Amino acid sequence: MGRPRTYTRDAVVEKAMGVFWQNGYKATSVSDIVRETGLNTASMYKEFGDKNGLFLEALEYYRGNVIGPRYQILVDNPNMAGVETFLRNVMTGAAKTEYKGCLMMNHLAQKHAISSDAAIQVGAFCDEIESLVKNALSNAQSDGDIGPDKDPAQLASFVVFCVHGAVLYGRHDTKKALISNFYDVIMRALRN
Amino acid sequence: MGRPRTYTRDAVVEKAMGVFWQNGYKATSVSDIVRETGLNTASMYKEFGDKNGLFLEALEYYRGNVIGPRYQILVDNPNMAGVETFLRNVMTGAAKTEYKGCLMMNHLAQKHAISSDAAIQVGAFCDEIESLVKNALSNAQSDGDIGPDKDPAQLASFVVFCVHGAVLYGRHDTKKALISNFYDVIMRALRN
DNA sequence: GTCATTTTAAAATATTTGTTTTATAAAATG
DNA sequence: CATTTTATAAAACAAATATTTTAAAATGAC
Repeated sequence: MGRPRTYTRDAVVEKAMGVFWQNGYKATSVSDIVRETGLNTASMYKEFGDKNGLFLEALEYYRGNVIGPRYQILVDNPNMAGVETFLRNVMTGAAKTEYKGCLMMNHLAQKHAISSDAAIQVGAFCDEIESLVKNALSNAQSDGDIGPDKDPAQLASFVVFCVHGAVLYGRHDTKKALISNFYDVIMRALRN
Repeated sequence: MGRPRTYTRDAVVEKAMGVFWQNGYKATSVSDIVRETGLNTASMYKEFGDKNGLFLEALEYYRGNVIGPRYQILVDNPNMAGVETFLRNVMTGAAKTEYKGCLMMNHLAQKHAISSDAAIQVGAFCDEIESLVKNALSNAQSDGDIGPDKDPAQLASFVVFCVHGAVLYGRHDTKKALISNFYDVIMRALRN
Protein backbone atom coordinates (compact mmCIF):
# COMPACT_ATOMS: atom_id res chain seq x y z
CA MET A 1 0.00 0.00 0.00
CA GLY A 2 1.00 3.62 0.21
CA ARG A 3 1.64 5.92 -2.68
CA PRO A 4 2.73 3.95 -5.74
CA ARG A 5 6.16 4.62 -7.14
CA THR A 6 6.38 6.25 -10.53
CA TYR A 7 9.45 4.30 -11.53
CA THR A 8 10.50 0.70 -12.01
CA ARG A 9 13.71 -0.38 -10.42
CA ASP A 10 15.05 -2.04 -13.54
CA ALA A 11 14.45 0.93 -15.80
CA VAL A 12 16.23 3.19 -13.34
CA VAL A 13 19.22 0.89 -13.06
CA GLU A 14 19.45 0.58 -16.82
CA LYS A 15 19.38 4.32 -17.37
CA ALA A 16 21.85 4.90 -14.56
CA MET A 17 24.12 2.33 -16.16
CA GLY A 18 24.00 4.40 -19.33
CA VAL A 19 25.10 7.52 -17.51
CA PHE A 20 27.93 5.81 -15.66
CA TRP A 21 28.97 4.20 -18.90
CA GLN A 22 29.04 7.48 -20.73
CA ASN A 23 30.75 9.61 -18.09
CA GLY A 24 32.48 7.32 -15.64
CA TYR A 25 31.64 7.06 -11.96
CA LYS A 26 33.40 10.14 -10.67
CA ALA A 27 32.23 12.40 -13.48
CA THR A 28 28.59 11.45 -12.94
CA SER A 29 26.93 13.51 -10.28
CA VAL A 30 23.81 12.48 -8.44
CA SER A 31 22.13 15.38 -10.19
CA ASP A 32 23.05 13.82 -13.53
CA ILE A 33 21.50 10.55 -12.44
CA VAL A 34 18.37 12.24 -11.16
CA ARG A 35 17.99 14.22 -14.36
CA GLU A 36 18.57 11.29 -16.71
CA THR A 37 16.54 8.71 -14.84
CA GLY A 38 13.74 11.01 -13.72
CA LEU A 39 14.11 9.40 -10.32
CA ASN A 40 13.71 11.57 -7.27
CA THR A 41 16.78 12.17 -5.15
CA ALA A 42 15.15 10.85 -1.99
CA SER A 43 13.84 7.80 -3.81
CA MET A 44 17.30 7.14 -5.10
CA TYR A 45 18.77 7.11 -1.63
CA LYS A 46 15.94 5.04 -0.24
CA GLU A 47 16.18 2.47 -3.00
CA PHE A 48 19.92 2.18 -3.44
CA GLY A 49 21.46 3.58 -0.28
CA ASP A 50 23.82 5.95 -2.05
CA LYS A 51 25.49 6.74 -5.35
CA ASN A 52 27.88 3.85 -4.96
CA GLY A 53 25.04 1.45 -4.26
CA LEU A 54 23.38 2.39 -7.50
CA PHE A 55 26.68 2.06 -9.31
CA LEU A 56 27.15 -1.46 -7.97
CA GLU A 57 23.74 -2.41 -9.30
CA ALA A 58 24.52 -0.78 -12.62
CA LEU A 59 27.67 -2.88 -12.88
CA GLU A 60 25.69 -5.99 -12.09
CA TYR A 61 23.06 -5.08 -14.64
CA TYR A 62 25.74 -4.55 -17.24
CA ARG A 63 27.27 -7.90 -16.52
CA GLY A 64 23.95 -9.70 -16.62
CA ASN A 65 22.15 -7.93 -19.43
CA VAL A 66 24.81 -6.51 -21.70
CA ILE A 67 27.78 -8.83 -21.42
CA GLY A 68 26.12 -12.02 -20.26
CA PRO A 69 24.14 -12.68 -23.45
CA ARG A 70 27.25 -12.07 -25.51
CA TYR A 71 29.16 -14.77 -23.69
CA GLN A 72 26.32 -17.26 -23.60
CA ILE A 73 27.61 -18.84 -26.78
CA LEU A 74 30.83 -19.75 -24.99
CA VAL A 75 28.87 -21.37 -22.19
CA ASP A 76 26.90 -23.42 -24.68
CA ASN A 77 29.80 -24.12 -27.02
CA PRO A 78 33.07 -24.04 -25.09
CA ASN A 79 35.22 -24.84 -28.10
CA MET A 80 36.75 -23.34 -31.23
CA ALA A 81 33.45 -23.01 -33.04
CA GLY A 82 32.06 -21.13 -30.05
CA VAL A 83 35.03 -18.80 -29.99
CA GLU A 84 34.71 -18.05 -33.68
CA THR A 85 31.01 -17.31 -33.44
CA PHE A 86 31.55 -15.27 -30.32
CA LEU A 87 34.21 -13.14 -31.96
CA ARG A 88 32.18 -12.64 -35.10
CA ASN A 89 29.16 -11.57 -33.06
CA VAL A 90 31.20 -9.17 -30.99
CA MET A 91 32.86 -7.56 -33.97
CA THR A 92 29.67 -6.99 -35.89
CA GLY A 93 27.79 -5.94 -32.76
CA ALA A 94 30.48 -3.57 -31.58
CA ALA A 95 30.46 -1.69 -34.86
CA LYS A 96 26.84 -0.81 -34.25
CA THR A 97 26.81 0.30 -30.63
CA GLU A 98 27.81 3.83 -29.87
CA TYR A 99 31.34 4.43 -28.74
CA LYS A 100 31.41 4.09 -24.99
CA GLY A 101 33.93 1.33 -24.46
CA CYS A 102 33.30 -1.36 -21.87
CA LEU A 103 31.72 -0.09 -18.67
CA MET A 104 33.92 -2.36 -16.58
CA MET A 105 37.19 -1.81 -18.40
CA ASN A 106 36.57 1.89 -18.48
CA HIS A 107 36.89 1.84 -14.72
CA LEU A 108 40.10 -0.16 -14.62
CA ALA A 109 41.95 3.10 -15.13
CA GLN A 110 39.84 4.76 -12.45
CA LYS A 111 40.49 2.50 -9.50
CA HIS A 112 40.95 5.42 -7.17
CA ALA A 113 37.67 6.95 -8.27
CA ILE A 114 35.45 4.03 -7.32
CA SER A 115 34.74 2.16 -4.09
CA SER A 116 36.67 -0.96 -3.23
CA ASP A 117 33.48 -2.95 -3.62
CA ALA A 118 33.14 -1.69 -7.17
CA ALA A 119 36.79 -2.41 -7.86
CA ILE A 120 36.30 -5.96 -6.65
CA GLN A 121 33.32 -6.36 -8.91
CA VAL A 122 35.30 -5.11 -11.89
CA GLY A 123 38.11 -7.52 -11.09
CA ALA A 124 35.70 -10.43 -10.74
CA PHE A 125 34.14 -9.52 -14.06
CA CYS A 126 37.54 -9.65 -15.77
CA ASP A 127 38.31 -12.98 -14.19
CA GLU A 128 34.97 -14.40 -15.19
CA ILE A 129 35.05 -13.57 -18.87
CA GLU A 130 38.70 -14.43 -19.19
CA SER A 131 38.00 -17.78 -17.61
CA LEU A 132 35.17 -18.45 -20.04
CA VAL A 133 37.43 -17.80 -22.99
CA LYS A 134 40.29 -19.77 -21.52
CA ASN A 135 38.07 -22.75 -20.95
CA ALA A 136 36.85 -22.70 -24.53
CA LEU A 137 40.41 -22.39 -25.83
CA SER A 138 41.57 -25.24 -23.64
CA ASN A 139 38.91 -27.45 -25.13
CA ALA A 140 39.85 -26.22 -28.59
CA GLN A 141 43.38 -27.30 -27.85
CA SER A 142 42.23 -30.75 -26.76
CA ASP A 143 40.24 -30.99 -29.97
CA GLY A 144 43.36 -30.14 -31.92
CA ASP A 145 41.86 -26.88 -33.20
CA ILE A 146 44.75 -24.84 -31.87
CA GLY A 147 48.32 -26.02 -31.58
CA PRO A 148 49.63 -27.83 -28.49
CA ASP A 149 52.34 -25.20 -28.06
CA LYS A 150 49.83 -22.41 -27.41
CA ASP A 151 49.02 -21.21 -23.92
CA PRO A 152 45.22 -20.94 -23.58
CA ALA A 153 45.50 -18.61 -20.59
CA GLN A 154 47.67 -16.11 -22.42
CA LEU A 155 45.55 -16.29 -25.53
CA ALA A 156 42.44 -15.74 -23.45
CA SER A 157 44.04 -12.63 -21.97
CA PHE A 158 44.73 -11.40 -25.44
CA VAL A 159 41.24 -12.12 -26.73
CA VAL A 160 39.54 -10.39 -23.83
CA PHE A 161 41.91 -7.50 -24.17
CA CYS A 162 40.99 -7.11 -27.82
CA VAL A 163 37.28 -7.61 -27.34
CA HIS A 164 36.86 -5.27 -24.40
CA GLY A 165 39.59 -2.86 -25.26
CA ALA A 166 39.10 -2.33 -28.98
CA VAL A 167 36.04 -0.25 -28.64
CA LEU A 168 37.61 1.73 -25.86
CA TYR A 169 40.63 2.71 -27.85
CA GLY A 170 39.04 3.29 -31.22
CA ARG A 171 37.82 6.78 -31.83
CA HIS A 172 34.65 7.29 -33.80
CA ASP A 173 36.29 7.52 -37.18
CA THR A 174 38.73 4.69 -36.83
CA LYS A 175 36.64 2.30 -34.79
CA LYS A 176 34.95 0.46 -37.61
CA ALA A 177 38.12 -0.10 -39.56
CA LEU A 178 39.84 -1.22 -36.41
CA ILE A 179 37.17 -3.70 -35.48
CA SER A 180 36.78 -5.15 -38.94
CA ASN A 181 40.47 -5.89 -38.83
CA PHE A 182 40.43 -7.43 -35.39
CA TYR A 183 38.65 -10.62 -36.17
CA ASP A 184 41.36 -11.64 -38.61
CA VAL A 185 44.17 -10.60 -36.35
CA ILE A 186 42.80 -12.49 -33.40
CA MET A 187 41.99 -15.61 -35.37
CA ARG A 188 45.45 -15.57 -36.82
CA ALA A 189 46.94 -15.29 -33.36
CA LEU A 190 44.88 -18.27 -32.20
CA ARG A 191 45.41 -20.50 -35.18
CA ASN A 192 48.93 -19.81 -36.30
CA MET B 1 64.49 39.75 -7.32
CA GLY B 2 61.80 38.95 -4.81
CA ARG B 3 61.62 35.89 -2.65
CA PRO B 4 63.14 32.92 -4.45
CA ARG B 5 60.81 30.00 -5.22
CA THR B 6 61.48 26.76 -3.46
CA TYR B 7 60.40 24.65 -6.41
CA THR B 8 61.39 24.09 -10.01
CA ARG B 9 58.64 24.10 -12.59
CA ASP B 10 59.74 20.92 -14.24
CA ALA B 11 59.92 18.91 -11.06
CA VAL B 12 56.44 20.04 -10.12
CA VAL B 13 55.00 19.14 -13.51
CA GLU B 14 56.66 15.76 -13.41
CA LYS B 15 55.31 14.95 -9.98
CA ALA B 16 51.85 16.24 -10.88
CA MET B 17 51.96 14.02 -13.95
CA GLY B 18 52.56 11.08 -11.68
CA VAL B 19 49.52 11.89 -9.58
CA PHE B 20 47.24 12.40 -12.59
CA TRP B 21 48.61 9.22 -14.05
CA GLN B 22 47.90 7.24 -10.94
CA ASN B 23 44.44 8.60 -10.13
CA GLY B 24 43.02 10.20 -13.24
CA TYR B 25 42.13 13.88 -13.56
CA LYS B 26 38.85 13.90 -11.73
CA ALA B 27 40.01 11.74 -8.87
CA THR B 28 43.02 13.95 -8.21
CA SER B 29 42.21 16.86 -5.95
CA VAL B 30 44.24 20.02 -5.74
CA SER B 31 45.05 18.96 -2.19
CA ASP B 32 46.52 15.74 -3.59
CA ILE B 33 48.68 17.72 -5.94
CA VAL B 34 49.80 20.11 -3.26
CA ARG B 35 50.65 17.26 -0.93
CA GLU B 36 52.55 15.21 -3.50
CA THR B 37 54.45 18.05 -5.15
CA GLY B 38 55.08 20.07 -2.03
CA LEU B 39 53.98 23.06 -4.06
CA ASN B 40 51.95 25.73 -2.31
CA THR B 41 48.36 26.15 -3.36
CA ALA B 42 48.77 29.80 -4.22
CA SER B 43 51.96 29.10 -6.16
CA MET B 44 50.12 26.43 -8.10
CA TYR B 45 47.43 28.85 -9.18
CA LYS B 46 49.93 31.56 -9.97
CA GLU B 47 52.12 29.29 -12.03
CA PHE B 48 49.53 27.20 -13.86
CA GLY B 49 46.30 29.17 -13.67
CA ASP B 50 44.22 26.29 -12.37
CA LYS B 51 44.07 22.54 -11.98
CA ASN B 52 43.32 22.08 -15.65
CA GLY B 53 46.29 24.24 -16.63
CA LEU B 54 48.61 22.03 -14.66
CA PHE B 55 47.00 18.95 -16.18
CA LEU B 56 47.59 20.25 -19.69
CA GLU B 57 51.27 20.74 -18.88
CA ALA B 58 51.42 17.29 -17.36
CA LEU B 59 50.03 15.82 -20.56
CA GLU B 60 52.60 17.73 -22.58
CA TYR B 61 55.36 16.57 -20.28
CA TYR B 62 54.21 12.99 -20.65
CA ARG B 63 54.21 13.26 -24.39
CA GLY B 64 57.63 14.88 -24.53
CA ASN B 65 59.49 13.03 -21.82
CA VAL B 66 57.81 9.67 -21.42
CA ILE B 67 56.43 8.78 -24.82
CA GLY B 68 58.61 10.87 -27.08
CA PRO B 69 61.85 9.02 -26.39
CA ARG B 70 60.08 5.70 -26.92
CA TYR B 71 59.02 6.72 -30.42
CA GLN B 72 62.31 8.30 -31.40
CA ILE B 73 63.41 5.03 -32.96
CA LEU B 74 60.52 5.28 -35.42
CA VAL B 75 61.52 8.81 -36.34
CA ASP B 76 65.09 7.68 -37.01
CA ASN B 77 64.16 4.36 -38.58
CA PRO B 78 60.75 4.58 -40.18
CA ASN B 79 60.77 1.02 -41.46
CA MET B 80 60.30 -2.59 -40.41
CA ALA B 81 63.53 -2.73 -38.45
CA GLY B 82 62.42 0.37 -36.56
CA VAL B 83 59.05 -1.15 -35.78
CA GLU B 84 60.61 -4.34 -34.51
CA THR B 85 63.04 -2.54 -32.26
CA PHE B 86 60.33 -0.22 -31.07
CA LEU B 87 58.05 -3.08 -30.12
CA ARG B 88 60.78 -4.99 -28.39
CA ASN B 89 61.74 -1.92 -26.38
CA VAL B 90 58.16 -1.24 -25.39
CA MET B 91 57.48 -4.80 -24.32
CA THR B 92 60.58 -5.12 -22.17
CA GLY B 93 60.17 -1.61 -20.80
CA ALA B 94 56.48 -2.03 -19.99
CA ALA B 95 57.13 -5.14 -17.97
CA LYS B 96 59.29 -3.07 -15.65
CA THR B 97 57.25 0.06 -15.09
CA GLU B 98 54.53 -0.01 -12.51
CA TYR B 99 51.01 -0.64 -13.68
CA LYS B 100 49.43 2.70 -14.47
CA GLY B 101 48.47 2.29 -18.11
CA CYS B 102 49.01 5.14 -20.54
CA LEU B 103 48.26 8.56 -19.11
CA MET B 104 46.61 9.65 -22.35
CA MET B 105 44.64 6.50 -23.08
CA ASN B 106 43.51 6.34 -19.48
CA HIS B 107 41.61 9.53 -20.15
CA LEU B 108 39.94 8.35 -23.34
CA ALA B 109 37.25 6.78 -21.20
CA GLN B 110 36.98 9.96 -19.14
CA LYS B 111 36.18 12.50 -21.81
CA HIS B 112 33.50 14.10 -19.70
CA ALA B 113 35.85 14.41 -16.76
CA ILE B 114 38.44 16.54 -18.50
CA SER B 115 38.38 19.89 -20.26
CA SER B 116 37.87 20.09 -24.00
CA ASP B 117 41.42 21.39 -24.33
CA ALA B 118 42.69 18.29 -22.60
CA ALA B 119 40.49 16.08 -24.76
CA ILE B 120 41.91 17.72 -27.86
CA GLN B 121 45.42 17.12 -26.62
CA VAL B 122 44.66 13.46 -26.01
CA GLY B 123 43.22 13.14 -29.49
CA ALA B 124 46.22 14.81 -31.05
CA PHE B 125 48.49 12.47 -29.15
CA CYS B 126 46.67 9.45 -30.53
CA ASP B 127 46.86 10.82 -34.04
CA GLU B 128 50.53 11.58 -33.69
CA ILE B 129 51.74 8.20 -32.52
CA GLU B 130 49.44 6.34 -34.86
CA SER B 131 50.78 8.37 -37.74
CA LEU B 132 54.36 7.57 -36.78
CA VAL B 133 53.63 3.87 -36.82
CA LYS B 134 51.63 4.08 -40.01
CA ASN B 135 54.44 5.88 -41.77
CA ALA B 136 56.94 3.25 -40.73
CA LEU B 137 54.62 0.46 -41.85
CA SER B 138 54.02 2.15 -45.18
CA ASN B 139 57.73 2.25 -45.78
CA ALA B 140 58.01 -1.35 -44.67
CA GLN B 141 55.42 -2.20 -47.27
CA SER B 142 57.36 -0.37 -49.97
CA ASP B 143 60.44 -2.30 -48.89
CA GLY B 144 58.52 -5.54 -49.26
CA ASP B 145 58.79 -6.31 -45.55
CA ILE B 146 55.04 -6.64 -45.16
CA GLY B 147 52.63 -7.88 -47.81
CA PRO B 148 51.10 -5.55 -50.43
CA ASP B 149 47.62 -6.63 -49.31
CA LYS B 150 48.03 -5.19 -45.81
CA ASP B 151 46.56 -1.86 -44.82
CA PRO B 152 49.23 0.12 -42.95
CA ALA B 153 46.65 2.43 -41.39
CA GLN B 154 44.66 -0.41 -39.88
CA LEU B 155 47.76 -2.21 -38.72
CA ALA B 156 49.01 0.99 -37.14
CA SER B 157 45.73 1.29 -35.26
CA PHE B 158 46.19 -2.23 -34.02
CA VAL B 159 49.79 -1.74 -32.98
CA VAL B 160 49.06 1.45 -31.07
CA PHE B 161 46.06 -0.22 -29.47
CA CYS B 162 48.22 -3.06 -28.26
CA VAL B 163 51.12 -0.92 -27.14
CA HIS B 164 49.13 1.67 -25.25
CA GLY B 165 46.30 -0.56 -24.19
CA ALA B 166 48.11 -3.69 -23.05
CA VAL B 167 49.38 -2.21 -19.87
CA LEU B 168 46.03 -0.67 -19.18
CA TYR B 169 44.14 -3.88 -19.40
CA GLY B 170 46.62 -6.18 -17.73
CA ARG B 171 46.25 -6.56 -14.03
CA HIS B 172 49.37 -6.95 -11.95
CA ASP B 173 49.46 -10.70 -12.01
CA THR B 174 48.65 -11.23 -15.67
CA LYS B 175 50.46 -8.24 -17.12
CA LYS B 176 53.85 -9.81 -17.62
CA ALA B 177 52.50 -12.90 -19.30
CA LEU B 178 50.28 -10.76 -21.47
CA ILE B 179 53.07 -8.50 -22.60
CA SER B 180 55.56 -11.25 -23.27
CA ASN B 181 52.98 -12.75 -25.57
CA PHE B 182 52.17 -9.53 -27.36
CA TYR B 183 55.33 -9.08 -29.30
CA ASP B 184 54.78 -12.36 -31.09
CA VAL B 185 51.12 -11.74 -31.72
CA ILE B 186 51.73 -8.32 -33.16
CA MET B 187 54.63 -9.38 -35.31
CA ARG B 188 52.56 -12.25 -36.63
CA ALA B 189 49.74 -9.87 -37.49
CA LEU B 190 52.14 -7.62 -39.35
CA ARG B 191 54.06 -10.28 -41.18
CA ASN B 192 51.56 -12.93 -41.99
C1' DG C 1 68.17 49.70 6.60
C1' DT C 2 64.19 50.61 4.04
C1' DC C 3 61.64 49.77 -0.14
C1' DA C 4 59.92 47.13 -3.83
C1' DT C 5 59.06 42.58 -5.29
C1' DT C 6 57.95 37.90 -5.30
C1' DT C 7 57.06 33.59 -2.80
C1' DT C 8 54.97 31.20 0.80
C1' DA C 9 51.88 29.84 4.61
C1' DA C 10 47.50 29.85 6.32
C1' DA C 11 43.07 31.22 6.43
C1' DA C 12 38.92 32.46 4.00
C1' DT C 13 35.64 32.07 0.32
C1' DA C 14 32.89 29.98 -3.10
C1' DT C 15 31.13 26.26 -5.54
C1' DT C 16 30.02 21.85 -6.42
C1' DT C 17 28.15 17.71 -4.98
C1' DG C 18 26.63 13.95 -1.85
C1' DT C 19 23.09 13.24 1.57
C1' DT C 20 19.16 14.19 4.75
C1' DT C 21 15.03 16.35 6.12
C1' DT C 22 10.45 18.31 5.95
C1' DA C 23 6.22 18.87 4.09
C1' DT C 24 2.97 17.41 0.65
C1' DA C 25 0.68 14.08 -2.49
C1' DA C 26 -1.25 9.63 -3.60
C1' DA C 27 -2.69 5.52 -2.70
C1' DA C 28 -4.69 1.23 0.59
C1' DT C 29 -7.14 -0.22 4.79
C1' DG C 30 -10.67 -0.33 8.18
C1' DC D 1 -13.96 9.47 5.95
C1' DA D 2 -9.99 9.12 9.03
C1' DT D 3 -5.79 6.73 9.41
C1' DT D 4 -1.74 4.68 7.82
C1' DT D 5 1.69 4.08 4.60
C1' DT D 6 4.79 5.07 1.01
C1' DA D 7 6.50 8.21 -2.66
C1' DT D 8 7.60 12.62 -4.20
C1' DA D 9 9.05 17.51 -4.47
C1' DA D 10 11.64 20.95 -2.72
C1' DA D 11 14.43 22.76 0.42
C1' DA D 12 18.10 22.27 3.79
C1' DC D 13 22.33 20.45 5.23
C1' DA D 14 27.03 18.76 5.13
C1' DA D 15 31.28 17.66 3.19
C1' DA D 16 34.60 17.98 -0.24
C1' DT D 17 37.07 20.64 -3.25
C1' DA D 18 38.46 24.47 -6.31
C1' DT D 19 39.94 29.11 -5.92
C1' DT D 20 41.14 33.65 -3.74
C1' DT D 21 42.81 36.57 -0.29
C1' DT D 22 45.66 38.29 3.44
C1' DA D 23 49.59 38.57 5.94
C1' DA D 24 54.23 37.13 6.75
C1' DA D 25 58.83 35.78 4.93
C1' DA D 26 62.73 36.10 1.92
C1' DT D 27 65.41 38.15 -1.36
C1' DG D 28 67.71 42.28 -4.39
C1' DA D 29 68.13 47.21 -5.27
C1' DC D 30 68.82 51.80 -3.75
